[in-house]
Amino acid sequence: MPDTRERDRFLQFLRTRGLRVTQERLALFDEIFAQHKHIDAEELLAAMKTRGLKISRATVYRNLDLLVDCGLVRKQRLGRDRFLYEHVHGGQHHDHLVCTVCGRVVEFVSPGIVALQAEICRAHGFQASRHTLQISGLCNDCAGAQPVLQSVGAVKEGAARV
Amino acid sequence: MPDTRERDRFLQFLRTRGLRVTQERLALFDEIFAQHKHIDAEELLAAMKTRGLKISRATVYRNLDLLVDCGLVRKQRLGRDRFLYEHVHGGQHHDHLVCTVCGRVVEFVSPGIVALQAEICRAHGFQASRHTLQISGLCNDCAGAQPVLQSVGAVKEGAARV
DNA sequence: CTGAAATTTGAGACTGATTCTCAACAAAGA
DNA sequence: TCTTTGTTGAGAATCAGTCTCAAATTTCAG
Repeated sequence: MPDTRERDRFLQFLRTRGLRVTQERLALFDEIFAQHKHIDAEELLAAMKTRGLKISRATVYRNLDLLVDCGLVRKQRLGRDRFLYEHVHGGQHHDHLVCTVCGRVVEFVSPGIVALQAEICRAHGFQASRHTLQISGLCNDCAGAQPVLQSVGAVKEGAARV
Repeated sequence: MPDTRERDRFLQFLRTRGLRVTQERLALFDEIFAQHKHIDAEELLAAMKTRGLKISRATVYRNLDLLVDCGLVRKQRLGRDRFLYEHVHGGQHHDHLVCTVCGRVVEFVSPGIVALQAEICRAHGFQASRHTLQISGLCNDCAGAQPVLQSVGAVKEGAARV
């Protein structure tokens, strides 16, 4: 069980807040740490049902927010209408490239950008608590396959990768 | 009328697409170029009604998308649930600092970050069409006034600047 | 200027993600 | 084990944004 550290952190978080350690919370934790992609609440719910776990939609949403507060999960809109969740491992912050055709999400890390952001915050007397950088466009595959017709926003999100 | 250039561009856009120049489209154009802040569709609708203009919600949404396609308006979620729109003037791309307490939005420009983004795209064979960088945290005023208690997300968005 | 053809509009129904409500249930601790 | 109190589940509610379709408006040929 490689997620022991995170699991402990979650338990710690619950206790210090006087929250209860429920079956559902543990199951949700396990599920999202078993997933290695950006996933939305509905998919998460479905995945858990498939495994025979009983949990309701409301509980999934409620506890995802809890995991976000705890800092173990990141919640973002990556080009879609719904939120996508990803568990945070080591803690290295990364940003995203999102393909507007196939929906593929590529993560990247840029210390340079992080440094510049810090500088900007300093210049504006702004105390940053988080940031999101999202670059959307065409991924390698889709750029090759597509004609260069792209009227902005013409292609609706969420299509499967062709 | 300082927005003549943009207005012409819009008319041009409509004609080359075979779209009609309607009262509602012109009124919406005027309204959003009269606004000098990030504004959502509902506020825009209200502002127009206040001026005695008759226009429906559906039309506002439809034509905002048109203005976005035309490149004259930018549509983004800045920390809120709904989209905020801002008209694009000169064309210089900027990013945003968003205060999680008072909702204040500060714009900034960083050529350095833009350059790094381009580099990242090159490295990943990604053909970017747009990007959004949003830094959220506490603005100068709110950082001073707040106790350091901030449970993430405790303060709901949308409060006016106090 | 006039009428036909075709796009737009408006009112309200609809959608889909997310949140809320509240009675039944399950942790925690004495 | 019993009590207290936070949590869950089912479904209603919410809310931004979209869709439908008849009525209105724009275009343009005549």
